[in-house]
Amino acid sequence: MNISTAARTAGLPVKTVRYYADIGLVSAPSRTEAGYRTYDAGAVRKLVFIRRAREFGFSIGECRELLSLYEDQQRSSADVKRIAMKRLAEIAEKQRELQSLHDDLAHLVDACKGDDRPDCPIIDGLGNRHGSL
Amino acid sequence: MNISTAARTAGLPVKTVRYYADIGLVSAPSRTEAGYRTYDAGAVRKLVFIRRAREFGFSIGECRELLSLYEDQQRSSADVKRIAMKRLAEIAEKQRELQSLHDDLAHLVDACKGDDRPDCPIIDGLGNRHGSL
DNA sequence: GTAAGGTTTCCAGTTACTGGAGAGTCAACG
DNA sequence: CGTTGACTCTCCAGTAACTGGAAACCTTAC
Repeated sequence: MNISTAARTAGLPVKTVRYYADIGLVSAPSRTEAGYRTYDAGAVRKLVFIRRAREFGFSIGECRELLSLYEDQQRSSADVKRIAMKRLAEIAEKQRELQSLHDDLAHLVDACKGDDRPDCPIIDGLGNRHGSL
Repeated sequence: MNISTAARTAGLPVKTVRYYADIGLVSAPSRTEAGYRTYDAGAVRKLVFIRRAREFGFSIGECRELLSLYEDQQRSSADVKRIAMKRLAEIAEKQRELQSLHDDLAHLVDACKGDDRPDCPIIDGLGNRHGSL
């Protein structure tokens, strides 16, 4: 599989896939005789995992740590578990915040009539003590 | 309320709060005689809203649009609703992806025994067709 | 009144990409 | 077999969104 197929499958831009190998976040892919990078399903799975982690605010350094959970054969299970638990707690917190953001916008959508009149109840309520903004 | 109190309340660094006013994402705060920025509860609510939106991948430009939903009195309700609905769909998608990330890590945690032995089932399973990575 | 800590502006640096130039490669069509 | 169009390569510069640090000013508390 060449880089554009891998990138499309993983949901990342080609540039970003190259970049992740450049900085050593993923291992350098094998090359064809002509120098083209080649990817297999395992490499793509890693890219998908990284994409999701990045989308939720984990830094490249944190992604490196997450990947090491899988890749470092020397790391003990207890160590793996401890780090993963910490990340799980962070994800749960992100889920709560995402829900708040969702609720704020849903409130806006529900309260607005959706017709062409410019008086939106949310806009009116802006600035009072119950405002979601 | 001075800038450090506002920043702490909103959950943002002081530098970032200044930056958001510099680029016009929020309006320039009033100043004391000495030139210190002063913030009220309304300004802090906007900062919280921006922080949450930023944490979930909305760009500064998109935050600007979201804020305009509240601030632009000329915008029709239908317009408000259309934009907010689009964002809600994006948030729902983000929630699904976050769940996948959560599941991947939970799987790792569950399958590992958590003792000191270095044989982690997830690491063993890396690369097979069911792998979450 | 002076020391500690908060605030100001300004400017440079960082992270994580992202775009573009210029050149090589590949697959297909005529 | 030639060539056209899409894909890939490297390299380097640019962008988005902060982030750190210097030098100077302000405020509060002893």
